[in-house]
Amino acid sequence: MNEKEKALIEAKANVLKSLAHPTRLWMAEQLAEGEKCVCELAENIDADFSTISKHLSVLKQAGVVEDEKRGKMVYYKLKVPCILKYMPCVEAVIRAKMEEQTVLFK
Amino acid sequence: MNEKEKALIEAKANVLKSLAHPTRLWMAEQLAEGEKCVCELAENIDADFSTISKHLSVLKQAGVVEDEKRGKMVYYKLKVPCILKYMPCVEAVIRAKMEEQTVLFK
DNA sequence: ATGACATTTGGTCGTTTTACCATACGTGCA
DNA sequence: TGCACGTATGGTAAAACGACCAAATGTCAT
Repeated sequence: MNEKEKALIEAKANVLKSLAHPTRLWMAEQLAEGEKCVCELAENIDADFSTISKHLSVLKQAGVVEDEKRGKMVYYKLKVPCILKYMPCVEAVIRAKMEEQTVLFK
Repeated sequence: MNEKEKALIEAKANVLKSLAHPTRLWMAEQLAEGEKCVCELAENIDADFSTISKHLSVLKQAGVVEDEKRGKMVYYKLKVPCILKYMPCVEAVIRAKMEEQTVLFK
C-alpha cells in the first residue's frame, strides 16, 4: 500500500467515523429530510448543547454536512446526500446477525 | 425517539464504527475480492499479529465478516457484500471537501 | 449600549480504543 | 508425544473520544 492509497483509506475511514456515533448518525438521518437548525436537532437529543454542537462540528469537519448562519440561527444540511443511502445495507448486516442469534434457540 | 429506534441507531452506528478504522476498512476491501486467510491480510499490514487478529475480531463482532477455520489457517470473508458498495459515496464526500479547499487557492 | 438568545469554544475528567508484548490455544507433522 | 506454525487472548500504557460545565461569540430587539 503506497502513501496515496494509505491517505485515501484514512480519509474514508474518517468519514465513516464521523457517522459512527448514535447521535451523529441520527442527526445525519434527520438532515436527510432537509436542513434543520441546531435548535431543531437539539429538541430530540438528551444532551448538553455544547455536546450537540461538537457532534455537528465533527460531521462538518468530515465533510458530511455544511452549515449556514442565518440570523441568530445556524442551519445544517447534508452536503452529499448519498451518504445515507447506505443504511439499508448496514441494516442487512444487523438483520443477518440477529437471525443467526435467533437460530440458536431453535 | 423510542427505545426501539434508539437500539437500531446504536446498532447501525456500531456497524459503521467497525469499518471506521483504516486497517479494518482496508481489510474489508481486501475481502471484497474473496475470502482470505489472516496470513494473507497480514502480509500487507504493518502491525503486530495480535493487533490484526483483534481488528478482525471487531469486524466479526459487528457482523461484517465471518470466519472459518480450515486446518491451521483461519479464513475470513465478507458476510454482507453490499457493505462496501458505499465507498463511492464516501469518496464523493472526500472529493467535495478537497475541491472546496482547492478553491481557496484560486 | 444592553440584554436575551442561539450556538460555539475551552477545560476537565472518566471511558474507550488501539498498539504492543507475552502467552495460550489448536492443528498437523516428525 | 512433542514441536512448529497460524491465530487468538489477556494485560498494560498511551492516545483519542465524549460528556458536562463555564465562558465566549455573534445577532437581534430594546
